[in-house]
Amino acid sequence: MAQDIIKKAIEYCEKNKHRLTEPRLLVLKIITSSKKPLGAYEILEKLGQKIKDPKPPTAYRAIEFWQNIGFIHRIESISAYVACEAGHQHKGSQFMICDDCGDVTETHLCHLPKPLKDSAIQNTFTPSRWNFEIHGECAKCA
Amino acid sequence: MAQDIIKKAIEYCEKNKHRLTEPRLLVLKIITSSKKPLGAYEILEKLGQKIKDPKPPTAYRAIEFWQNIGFIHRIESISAYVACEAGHQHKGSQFMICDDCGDVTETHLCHLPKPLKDSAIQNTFTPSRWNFEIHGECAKCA
DNA sequence: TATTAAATGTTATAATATAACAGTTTTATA
DNA sequence: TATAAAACTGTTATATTATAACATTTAATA
Repeated sequence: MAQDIIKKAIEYCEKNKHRLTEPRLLVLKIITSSKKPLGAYEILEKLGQKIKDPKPPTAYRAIEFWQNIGFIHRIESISAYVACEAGHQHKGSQFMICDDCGDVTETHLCHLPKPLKDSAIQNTFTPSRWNFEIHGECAKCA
Repeated sequence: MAQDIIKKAIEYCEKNKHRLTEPRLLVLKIITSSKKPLGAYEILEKLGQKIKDPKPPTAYRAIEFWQNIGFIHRIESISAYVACEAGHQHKGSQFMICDDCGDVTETHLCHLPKPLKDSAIQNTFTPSRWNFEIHGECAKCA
């Protein structure tokens, strides 16, 4: 699973002439191999197990890089980052976040749900990207 | 408009035996009278024009108070706060945020859109609250 | 009025994120 | 292939957002 994403990322970089540097690769590996969303400083700490004394910008730059091309998402309501399970580029992300155990499930809606789209159109607003975050309780914790 | 919200807030506090203290009232007034979402430290600064040298917890506590009872929302993707236009308590908020001018429009969907609800049910996840944030370009800026 | 609960004031600090600039590596091009 | 330009990293410093902890005050209620 994590391997698939890495593979796609390598292909993506080759195809689009982006550099797959060491901090980038390590950060992607760290995020894809985590079961839970990681905070930037958790990522930074894990990065420190691979390279010597990395500083915040090193982590943030790599995070931003992958985020821009859709390989990872930021879950705004918890300031944390996850790999995109879909492994494809899309404009929006949708998460269900269990407030008990912290588990996050990404669902794959590649288009805005109709009522939201309709209200956007009514307001003549042109959506470019979106994030939907649903908090609650997962099946295991219920 | 801002007055209506204040009025409702006063009623709400009386009815539910919450104290309508000075920092709470001032913070609500600050947020309701702003056309744009305000950051916590912007709120704090404006609060400083009314009371002497307030500290961050004073602003954050008032923000949290109103947020808990649904009078204001936090827009996660920009770390900013707005008054709830609906003036009613609801579990979710939906915003369209113009990345050009910073204008925010709240739309009033009181229920989860069906595709999202369906995928929540499939995953046997029980939603308690949600935030949908759509970034893009508003009519004025287009 | 004594007791408790709710809220505030204050100090300090935690957690998250970015600006700025020097240096390096890669790529493109003369 | 030398050179310039672009992309990226390393590093220092600092900005921004948020909360912990504890003393004090205010209001409700026994």
